[in-house]
Parts: sequence; structure tokens; C-alpha cells
Amino acid sequence: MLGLLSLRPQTPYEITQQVRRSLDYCWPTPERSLYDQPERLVGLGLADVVTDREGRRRYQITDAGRVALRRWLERASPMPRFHNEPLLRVLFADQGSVEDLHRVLGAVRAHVAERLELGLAQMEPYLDDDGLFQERAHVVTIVADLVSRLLGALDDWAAEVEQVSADWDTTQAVGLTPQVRAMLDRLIDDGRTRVAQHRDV
Amino acid sequence: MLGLLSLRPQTPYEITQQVRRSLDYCWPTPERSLYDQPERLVGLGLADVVTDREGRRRYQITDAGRVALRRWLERASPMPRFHNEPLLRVLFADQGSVEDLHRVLGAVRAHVAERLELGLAQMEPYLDDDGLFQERAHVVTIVADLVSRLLGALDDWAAEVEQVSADWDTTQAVGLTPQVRAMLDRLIDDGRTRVAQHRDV
DNA sequence: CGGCGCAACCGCAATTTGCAGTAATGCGAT
DNA sequence: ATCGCATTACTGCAAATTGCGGTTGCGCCG
Repeated sequence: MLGLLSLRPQTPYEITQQVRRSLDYCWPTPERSLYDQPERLVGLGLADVVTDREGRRRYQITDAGRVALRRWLERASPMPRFHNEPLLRVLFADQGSVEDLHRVLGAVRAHVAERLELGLAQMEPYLDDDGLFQERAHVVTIVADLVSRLLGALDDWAAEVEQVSADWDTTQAVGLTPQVRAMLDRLIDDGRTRVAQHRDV
Repeated sequence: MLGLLSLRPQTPYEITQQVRRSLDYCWPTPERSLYDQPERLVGLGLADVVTDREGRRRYQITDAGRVALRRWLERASPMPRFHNEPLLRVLFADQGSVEDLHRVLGAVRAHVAERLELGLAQMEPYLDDDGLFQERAHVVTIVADLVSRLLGALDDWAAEVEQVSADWDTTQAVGLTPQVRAMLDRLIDDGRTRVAQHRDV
């Protein structure tokens, strides 16, 4: 919230737009709460409110707010958490049909394609070196890069699972088919390599 | 919840353990709510409660519960949402110091290594073909595969950002350095390829 | 046998959320 | 010109969720 206000003073509605457009990629937030938060910040002295020519309340960050934002950036961050309901459905796929499994995988892939398309449209303006938003191009690019990697991982995974499960005729007690076995071996191998690499550093 | 009970009847505490151990990867849940949900399921007739020899309430799924679970698997799934606070800190990194940025990237990499190690320990038993949990090995492996891919993406990304930002001496108005530019180009290129691929199918 | 710690839970206040509603503005069709 | 309808820009409220702290009982160590 303070981060958003640090970019420019905004009305509550503009904030909701901003969040829908960009923040949702890393921090999904119910719209309702976005209308209450700015008031809370005012109460804490971290933001104040000015009325602009259209008579709209426009919140802006105060000096205390900027300090609080900097403090927040200094503090240790909680680590990412993935709310992944399609994955949950795969975990319990043995309680449903093979079609259920394939449907959810297809939905994931369609979703990835849609998100990616949307994201591309948002990033393309940055390709012009003379765009208006260039002073934040570096952070925006880095963020987009992770989003793109995560979506890519999701897509690759869904594609592989589609393949692996293509010839299943039941979801239960499939156990370790050679393909699943290969998946498991690769996964453990990759994990070990990565952990080992980390220890070296 | 129903999914967990479908595996075997469980006490509320066992459920919390189970969730901590495995479900957290796709569905992080505050412990508190796990104690209320089973009662709610009983109210809906989807679970019932038996008292075992230790005098503990043990919840088990009813037939209605299994039907509800199957219905749930048939319905369209909400798509994944990533609560990624480190990414949020990168998005607003220009309000803080270069050290703040590097600290959060380091923390992410450490976290990935830790999670991976934990996950490996959990998956290794499945390598034995004669393990006890083999009837769910296929779904568990598939789930672990996505988790591993997502963690891998996170790690690769953090490593690249560490590299790209290694010689920054400010976080503000860095704009498109050649390295960031290359990142942007690759990202857009990858995205276009993937979207095009999706249209072909 | 007293103290300590941990496993296993639950009450409660405070916050958060979804949903439904509403007022204002634009805009195309009749 | 004006009617209907969609979209923008919010807000109230009831219900659900959550964090925090507390409790009980058990085992183990000194």
C-alpha cells in the first residue's frame, strides 16, 4: 500500500486499478480491503489526504510513511506462499476421474496462456527506450521475469503431466509407472544438485 | 479437508500435522481454522466423528462426503495465486537500498534450499518400490514435481537478479542497463513463443 | 517428586471478507 | 430528448477468519 502511494498520490479507486493490473501478480488482495487501508494509514500518520479538483480524496505518502516503507524493506521478508488449488486437485486426483484431472490441467494451461498474453501487452511498452516509465523499468522487468518463469514452470509441468497421464484409464493406485518413476528420479536428482550447489556458495 | 479425511479417519491434531507436512506446499492454512473445519463438515453431514480407544475424536468422511469431494473435483478450479512478499519487495526495491535488495534475494535462495532439502527427505522413501504409500506415489510425485519446478524457478531467478544487480550502487532510476534489457528481451520472446505454441494446440 | 517443556486443543476479540447495494456518469438506441 | 443499461466509484454490514493467548495432561530429567 505504502509502496503504491510512494509512486504518486492516488485515489482509492486508482489503487484498486493499479493492484488489479500489476500487484496481483505478487500480492492478490480483495478489493474491499483496498478501500479501508488508506484510511488506516492516515490514522497512523503514514499518509495524508488531499482533495483534488474533481473533489476526489487523493491519498499521498507522508515523510513518516516513506520512513516506514524503508523500514519495511529493511526487515526480513516472509517467504513466498503458493495458493495452488489446481495442484490440490491433482493431489486428490485419485478420488476423481481421469477426465477431472485432464480438465484441470487444460484449465491451468489456458490460464497461463491468458496471463502471459496480458503480461506481454503490459511489458511491450518498456521495449521503447524513450517510454515514460523508464525510471522503474529495471524493477518492473525483474518482477515480470519471475512471473514469467513461474507461469512457464506451471505450463511445462501441466504439459508433462498431460503426457504422463495420457494413457491412464483410472486415477487410483496407478503407482510408479516407468514415466512417473522417471519423473521422480529427475526431480530428486535436480533437487540434490541444487541443494549441493547452495552448500558450495 | 475432505481430501485429507478421504485418506483415513483423522484426529484434528493429526490433520494439523498432515497439513504442515504436505498440504502447505499448495494450500497454506492457519492452524486455528483446521480445528473448526471438521466440526463444520459434521454439521453438513460430510463427515462423522468416532471416539477411538485413546478417547480422541476421530473424524471420518461419510458417503455424502465422498460424493461432495467428487463433485468438487468435477467443478472448475480457481487458478493459482502466488503470495510473494519477496517479489513485492523487489517491485519497490527502488525505495530502499541495494543491500535490502540483496538481502531479500539471499533469503529467497536460502529458503529454496531449505524447502528443497525438506522435500527431498519426504520424497526419498518413494524411491523404494516396496514402500507402504505406493498407491498414492503417482499423485504425490506429480505434486512434488511442480513444487520442485516452482522452487527451481525462484532460485534461478534470484541467482540471475543477484548477478544483474551485483554492480548497482543505487536502486533508483537504474533503468534499462544492457543486462536488464537482455532480460526483458528474453522474457518477451519466451512469452511470445509460449503463447504461439498454445494457439497451435 | 517438583519443575519444565511440549503435545493437543479451544475461547475470544479484532480484523477481514464477500456480497449486495447505490449514486453518478456516459452513451447508444428509440 | 430521454429511456435503459453499462460502467465507475465506492460503502455498509453480517458472517467468517485469524492471531494470540491460555489451558490441560503427559512424560522426562534432575
